[in-house]
Amino acid sequence: MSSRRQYPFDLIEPKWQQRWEAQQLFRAWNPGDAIPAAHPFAQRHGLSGPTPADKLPPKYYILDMFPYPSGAGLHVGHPEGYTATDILARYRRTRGYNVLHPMGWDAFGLPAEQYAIKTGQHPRATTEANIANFKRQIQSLGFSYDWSREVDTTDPGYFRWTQWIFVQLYGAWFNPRTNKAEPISTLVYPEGLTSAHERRSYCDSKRMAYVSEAPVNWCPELGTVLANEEVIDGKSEVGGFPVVRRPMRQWMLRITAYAERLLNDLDGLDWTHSLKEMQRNWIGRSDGAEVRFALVSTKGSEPAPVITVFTTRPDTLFGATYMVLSPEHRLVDSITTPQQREAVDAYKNFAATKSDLERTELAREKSGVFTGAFAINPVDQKRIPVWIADYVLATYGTGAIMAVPGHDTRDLEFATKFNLPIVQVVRPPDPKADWRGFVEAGTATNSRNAEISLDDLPTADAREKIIAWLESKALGRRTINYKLRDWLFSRQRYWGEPFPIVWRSGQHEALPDSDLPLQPPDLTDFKPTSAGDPPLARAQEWTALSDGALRETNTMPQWAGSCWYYLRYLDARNPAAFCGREAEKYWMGAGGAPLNVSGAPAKPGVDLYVGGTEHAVLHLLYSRFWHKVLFDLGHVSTSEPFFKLVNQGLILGELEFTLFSAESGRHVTANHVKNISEEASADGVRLVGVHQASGEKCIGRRVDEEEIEKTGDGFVLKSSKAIRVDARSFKMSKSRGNVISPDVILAQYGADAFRLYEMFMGPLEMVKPWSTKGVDGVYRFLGRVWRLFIDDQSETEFEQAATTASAGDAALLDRIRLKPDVQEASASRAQLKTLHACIKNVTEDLDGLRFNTAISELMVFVNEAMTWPVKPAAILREFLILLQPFAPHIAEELWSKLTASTGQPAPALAYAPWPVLDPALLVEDFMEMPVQVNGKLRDVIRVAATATSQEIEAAALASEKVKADLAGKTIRKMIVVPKKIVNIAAG
RNA sequence: GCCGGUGUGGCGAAAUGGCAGACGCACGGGACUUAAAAUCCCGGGACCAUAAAAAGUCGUGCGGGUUCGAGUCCCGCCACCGGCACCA
Repeated sequence: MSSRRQYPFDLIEPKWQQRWEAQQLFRAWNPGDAIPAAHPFAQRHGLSGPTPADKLPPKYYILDMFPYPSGAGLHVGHPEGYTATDILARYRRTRGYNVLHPMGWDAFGLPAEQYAIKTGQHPRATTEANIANFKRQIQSLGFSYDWSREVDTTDPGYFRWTQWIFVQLYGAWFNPRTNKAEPISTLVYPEGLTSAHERRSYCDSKRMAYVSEAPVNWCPELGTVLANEEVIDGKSEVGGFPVVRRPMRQWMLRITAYAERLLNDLDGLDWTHSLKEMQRNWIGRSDGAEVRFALVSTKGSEPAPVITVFTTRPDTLFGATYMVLSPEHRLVDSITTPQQREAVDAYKNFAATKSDLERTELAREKSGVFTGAFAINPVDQKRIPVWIADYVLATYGTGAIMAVPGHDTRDLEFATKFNLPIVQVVRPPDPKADWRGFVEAGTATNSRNAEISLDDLPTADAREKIIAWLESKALGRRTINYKLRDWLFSRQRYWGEPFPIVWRSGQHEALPDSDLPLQPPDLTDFKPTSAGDPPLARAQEWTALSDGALRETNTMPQWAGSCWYYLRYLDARNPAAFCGREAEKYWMGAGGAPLNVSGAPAKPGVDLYVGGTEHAVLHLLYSRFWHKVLFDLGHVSTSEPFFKLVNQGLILGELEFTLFSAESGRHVTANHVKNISEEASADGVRLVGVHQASGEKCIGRRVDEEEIEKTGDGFVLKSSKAIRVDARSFKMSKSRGNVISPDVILAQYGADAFRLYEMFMGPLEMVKPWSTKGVDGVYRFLGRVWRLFIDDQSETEFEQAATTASAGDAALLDRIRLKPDVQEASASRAQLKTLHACIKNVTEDLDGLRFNTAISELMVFVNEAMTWPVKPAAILREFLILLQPFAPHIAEELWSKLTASTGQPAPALAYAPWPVLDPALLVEDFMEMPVQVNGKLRDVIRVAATATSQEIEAAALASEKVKADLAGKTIRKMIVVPKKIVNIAAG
């Protein structure tokens, strides 16, 4: 760890942050805004006063996922994404765009409420304090956010519009014919629906926001219900508490109506493959068929009921040897025979009382009972038994399946356990393979009746043929199912948006717009009531209206506010609309005048959205859904909000070495320890595992790097080289004690070094371990930049003055002078080449989001420039423009010194035009070409850049080393790739 | 189990099918210094060889393949990370 300070970042950084703030340097301008003529943006673009959209330069909207302001403050993962976006925002400003780069707070949420329950402190107070701390930390990093657009989801001026959007959802239905949401007034009622009551029920059942009485995920510890997406392995995503199924009256949002569009529109998005796959998996489209199975009638002449199943493998219908209904299926009671009644009731009871957690734990062992009923397989008229089992889910498909144990893993398990028949209807392509449990595509077999034969057809063709047959006989139809469920939108919490809904005589209605925002009541006790009602029910004067109506006491989930915040930024202080039309069109459409400098024109939507993978399904799916509804209803002009999205990789803690010991105390080599996992212990968290051979439990202990050395492909103890240690980095967590606070790094290295290190670690989207030592490298680089410009004599004087003067006096910086090597001298060809190589590489790397290599190119330039006896000022100025996006504070300080020395007025660095590459300067007179023989390097020859292939060949063959290698061989082939390589194939 | 991603020096990493290891960390040597820190310069994949070098051989998780040439493309494995998980 370097102890001597490289340069006075502690004075420079606050100085420039204050100036940027005072000048409103990073204000983004909306169409119609009066831009002050003195503002650097106005000067750069020759604007002043009110400016219409078509006179503004093209927009560039670069968005961070706004944080939840937790009590713990920022961790190093947040600024990773923020730094990347800030670099690009600054870069785009220098490229001439009108850049929108905002920040805000996703501030509703459970922790503040739980803290309130514990301490009695109002969540508002906690939230404000946390926001203040987050804002201080974020601002200390010198990000170029337009703070005039800051949003806070808990601000009534914000959630007024969250509530307004809910009212839009409430007032809309999904028209399957137009495949879009429409005002509820366009709803078409079925014929014969005449009574007002029936019409009302029908209408309510079609709304995009509707009330459901379905079983929900109830978390007793949290005292609230959770969305499916918030339940992981039967436990709450927040806190890891058990979740049970329980029927409750809840608000739901009809996201399933958009399943197809949410799926299809992924194709047009510039997102990573894996992120799209996650969304596709979550939506979970399955193509298949519904098939109708008639039951064998037990009651004489009464028409037998029909059970409809969903299957993705209708081609295996001949192999269906039994059926299974979910225990909750509506026909279970009516089909159960008296002999089986007791067993069925017992099983239903058993299934109903199981929590999701128990269900997951028991998932491996199949269970179920026979109902006593039989159905007829429509293809061969065979009687097959009907069972119930909890491996069939009530909420997917039709809640019933045809079981094909020959070709479905779960059905096979079940059939084996209960001795049900297993028949083959698919031949695997490999004749030696076992057909039992073969679930992939093969060839149909044993699949014929008097009317149809699938035999010898490939699976795909068999499927088509049987579907057509089923449809022709009205025994089934082609259909599609989705895993996606409607979005459970109610929470029994205090710290969230109240629903703009009142209940009158048991019927709900939306509040008029004039009643928004609906503020939550002030409470002192934030727990649910003793009757189990949500905390809002405690405020009786708030819930009970004078006319006898009652307010809805649920609140919206945390995702509500984050579903649309990117739209509020566009027009954050608009009191009359969630977002003005002009602003929306400019920023989300392809707004602005064409760019007259080089650079791409504006694209629709958010140009770049950066954030963590933890939001891959929840936030991003919900946001897309709301956006599409707003689009359908004519409130926004694009069908998707985020056209390009990048996930930053997690930053892990420092590398740790773990030595394992068996319970007997002897050390165990790490590669013999299996099932390594984390376990809580007295002093935090430790690794434990099981010894491969003996089965003993092995306990990990952290060991110091000093005790370790590298051998072969692993690390071993120095003291005992047969003992391997485990080496890995862990996710930062409080319990592990490996959290790095940005504040500590900032105090020691400054914001510029911190920003640089976060980007230099590796590619943005990769998982990377933190290394504080690594910060030294970029910090030293900034020191070299400083010494490239600064006279050390004057800096010594400054240091002396700084120790005696009152600390933190930025005026002292004026004593620091440029070094005499920096001159208004003309640059040599070699110097220009160094600069332009840097321009080329940095520009290309920024366009490709390769920040790590962009920084290394800046280092290459500085390493070279340090050797120049005279440093031409013009070259250094261009270099500072390249440096500014990455390390803005030091760049501004040096820019001000460099431009002051000319006596000329200089443009503001943040808006100075990005250097233009002159490719002619990179052209070489000579080139070095490697010469290979049979792919092995033998020599490097130097030839004129203009040399022909023949000349290069001749030069290669003239090489002594090549000649020596070719001795005794005959040349079979010669490959000359101009400017690249020569390869001689010889034998 | 299914889907996706990633495997390159002691470490973080770089390389439109064309000289593997740019740039940095850590390390070793040197200069400066009374000394240290800081700074500046030099070194560096492994093996073999040697007083030192040159030359040579091997080398991008493993095994095959395509190609004049493969870290990069194709086929088959393995490991790690992430997501989903009785979704019929």
